[in-house]
Amino acid sequence: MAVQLGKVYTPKDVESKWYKYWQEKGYFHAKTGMDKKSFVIVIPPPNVTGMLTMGHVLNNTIQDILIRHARMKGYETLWLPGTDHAGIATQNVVEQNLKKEGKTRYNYGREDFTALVWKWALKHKSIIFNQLQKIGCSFDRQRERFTLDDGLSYAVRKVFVHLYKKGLIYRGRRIINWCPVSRTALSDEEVIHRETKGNLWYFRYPLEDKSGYVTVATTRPETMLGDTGVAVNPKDERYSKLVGKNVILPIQNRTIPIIADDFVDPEFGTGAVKVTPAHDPNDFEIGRRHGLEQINVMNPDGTMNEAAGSIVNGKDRLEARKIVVEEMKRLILHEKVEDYVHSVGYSERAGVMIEPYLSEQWFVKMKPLAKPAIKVVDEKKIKFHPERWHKTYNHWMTNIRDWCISRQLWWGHRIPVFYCESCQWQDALIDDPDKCPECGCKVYQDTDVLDTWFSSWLWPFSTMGWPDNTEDLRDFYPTNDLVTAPDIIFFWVARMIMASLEFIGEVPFRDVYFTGIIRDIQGRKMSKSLGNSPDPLVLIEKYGADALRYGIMLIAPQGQDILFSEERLEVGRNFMNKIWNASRFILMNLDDENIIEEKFDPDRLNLAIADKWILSRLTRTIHRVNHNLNRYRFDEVARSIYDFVWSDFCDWYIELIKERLYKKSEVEKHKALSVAIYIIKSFLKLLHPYAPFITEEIYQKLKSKDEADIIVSHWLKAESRFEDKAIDEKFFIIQDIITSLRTARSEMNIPPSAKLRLIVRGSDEEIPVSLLKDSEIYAYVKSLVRISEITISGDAEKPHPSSSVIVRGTEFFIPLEGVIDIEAEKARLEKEINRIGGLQKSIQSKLSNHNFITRAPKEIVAREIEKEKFNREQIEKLKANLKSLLN
RNA sequence: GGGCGCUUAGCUCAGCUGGUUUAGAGCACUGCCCUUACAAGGCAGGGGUCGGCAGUUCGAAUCUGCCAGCGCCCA
Repeated sequence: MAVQLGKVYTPKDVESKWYKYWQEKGYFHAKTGMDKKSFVIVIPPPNVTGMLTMGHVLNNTIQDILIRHARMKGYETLWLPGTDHAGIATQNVVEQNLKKEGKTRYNYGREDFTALVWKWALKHKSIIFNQLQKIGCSFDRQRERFTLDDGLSYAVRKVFVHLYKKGLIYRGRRIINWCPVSRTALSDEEVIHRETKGNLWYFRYPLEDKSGYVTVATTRPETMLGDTGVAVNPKDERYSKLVGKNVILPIQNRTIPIIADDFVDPEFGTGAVKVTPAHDPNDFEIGRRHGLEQINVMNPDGTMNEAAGSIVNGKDRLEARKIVVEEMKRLILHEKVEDYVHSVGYSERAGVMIEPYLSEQWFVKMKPLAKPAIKVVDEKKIKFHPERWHKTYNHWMTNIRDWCISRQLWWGHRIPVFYCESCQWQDALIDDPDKCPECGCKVYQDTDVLDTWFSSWLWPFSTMGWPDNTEDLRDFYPTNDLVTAPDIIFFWVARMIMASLEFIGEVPFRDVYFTGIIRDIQGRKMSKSLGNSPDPLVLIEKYGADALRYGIMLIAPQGQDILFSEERLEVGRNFMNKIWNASRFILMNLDDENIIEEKFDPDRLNLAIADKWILSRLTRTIHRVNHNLNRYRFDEVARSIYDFVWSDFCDWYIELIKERLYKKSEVEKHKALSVAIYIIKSFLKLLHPYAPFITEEIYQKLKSKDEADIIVSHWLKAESRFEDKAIDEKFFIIQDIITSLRTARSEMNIPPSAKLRLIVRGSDEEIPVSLLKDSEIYAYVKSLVRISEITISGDAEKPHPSSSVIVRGTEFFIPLEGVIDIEAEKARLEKEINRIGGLQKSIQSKLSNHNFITRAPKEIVAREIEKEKFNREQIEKLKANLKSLLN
């Protein structure tokens, strides 16, 4: 009759089964037009570049927790999944693969190459979804989106045209960040600055009038070939006489002016700087102010061009650097070189040094968009968790710079700007034009594509069908929560807020939860090259998806980076196994399956103390879980459940009811099982968002026929009728008695199997005595301490020899004829006297402090006085026992 | 240079509005136990004075200031 379960939980058997079941039941699918309130999360779309990382596991587990919790709370839930085409990254991966065959994208041409990337993207999309489903993500795949889908592409185009017409998108010749490997412009956010060891070269530029020279310092000698001026600070007296004169640029033999500009820092180098307007953003500005020429000396691939002169033409920039230095030495214009640590920009994707590069690109004016976006966060219409990210956000938003959105790539949304082949006409259009509306000539489209984030910033609403006025938008927008890593706060979060306000007029989400970044146990970022990034699927294979999810949530403190190591998942696995076995134990004892069909009604059962206590503890746990879920403290939630299940339920409750299950009446057994099943079902519900599979598996065995599957069962409210402070207090003392006696046994080296007698000396007014007069509590102590019989009396003689224990003023004696180790007992008692003596010391120092007595609240003082008295009596008793031991 | 965060047991972290905390958990460690749910387990134990200094307070791991170390972001 009783249900049999395996001794060890094996996740593999159950995970795929339940995922499929839930899908078939349609639980993941959100319906429009429902009366219920909705709860919506839109997934941060993983890139279709490769596989999932531990960061994705963390991120998507949190989203699934939020979604499952909301679903159980009765919301119409939508978790909208999808993927991102990830322009540079994906094109890069495919190009790297071509490189292995000795080919480049140019061998294929735009169309064929893009087809190759599509193939790659589709393949990885399916890998990614397979992985996410293995984790248990309960998202609505009927609504799956990809940033290059027709609808989303249309939204991109619509937005571009809108901003273009509004004058917020413009084309400009500017210094941008250029990646010579991907041969494209990048936005400021895609450049990572790293302290890099380099050199500072000092070069002499001879004055035109041959009266001497000016020494300039530079970290990038090769750029001197494009110098069109030398600048000094106008307040710098050292150079005031030189301003207005010219120098001869060495190697190039070009005459360039010495100018004065406030930007120059007199402290840097010699106080005179070379100005290269085409290769440095600051120099660009200086050059503009003084009308200096802009000479581009570099090709898009990072080699030097003709303008750089014959000695370096065609050579790579770093090779050119060496040549320039040698040449300056040869010309005896090289003054000195110093070691120099400076900040160098690297491409986020390709990892190579970027070049500040003058070119024509498309930009978005950000200031007007930023203003309302700052406001909504300031006004808490969007809340960040942890809150401190608000500051980071504000700082970036108030200093926002224009966004370079054009990319010289093939993979992505093509810029919808058209130019006339013969006249000056150009325009951004929703629909492709046949001919120039001005002159009727042929038109062509801009060849560049848009920054990936130009589609991602629309993600929350473009995925719901915007710009059409869809049912999804009506029912599910704005969304509720966004879960993301903080490293894309500027790339993505900030821009989504701006986009949503601009195009929809509402915030895109209300709460943003920033996860930590997963590192290895040594604190290093996970990366492919270090090989410290585990494959989530391997971990699932080894530990189970539930253990992975639960384990990672347990070690993920809010707002802190997460140090991950595989061993830390063992906690999760062990916990799942513990739950499995506790449930298994109850099921093993369940010979009357009617209990499962009965409604749990505590009012009609005459509950035992242990029953009331575990229900009270459960209530406390529900409180904690709900409280901590509300404030996004996912680690705390995991911990609360863990403590309740392991410490309260398994260590105490199950142990206490064993007696009732084995020996007592059918009524008692039935009652204990009813409570146990109720408790298990309750904590399974609490745990379900964290560990969906095992909880459904066990719940199915414990639920009545007319109860819903756990995934759609009702979330728990803390029921105040179960809260029982008096029982909690009582039980705390019972635990104290049992633990103290066990400690004495253990320290006396009494074999765990030995059954002992127990003599209790104390009056009825003493709490432990009054408790033990209760036959139920009497039985608990007997069974958990392994006592054969208990004698209670106010004037009981202490048996000799015996071990003595004092709990709450009551003395407990364990007769130990023949077994006692006098020395061990003596040491025990002395240790205890010392411990309490220590407590006394700190209490007495408080009490002897007049200020404490007069200024501290009365209750606090009273409590201290009581503690002091209690401890004093305790010590007296211990000393008496110690003395009698020595006699 | 500006901003943010962290520093509590050997390791990884809790400790919410300062007082039942001479500070908790997991892992690791020690002893006993394969006791019919679980050795991925049970019972018991050892171990930290809360980065440093100063201050506020009757009372500080908790609040304030300064300093140091580490990390991240921005320039």
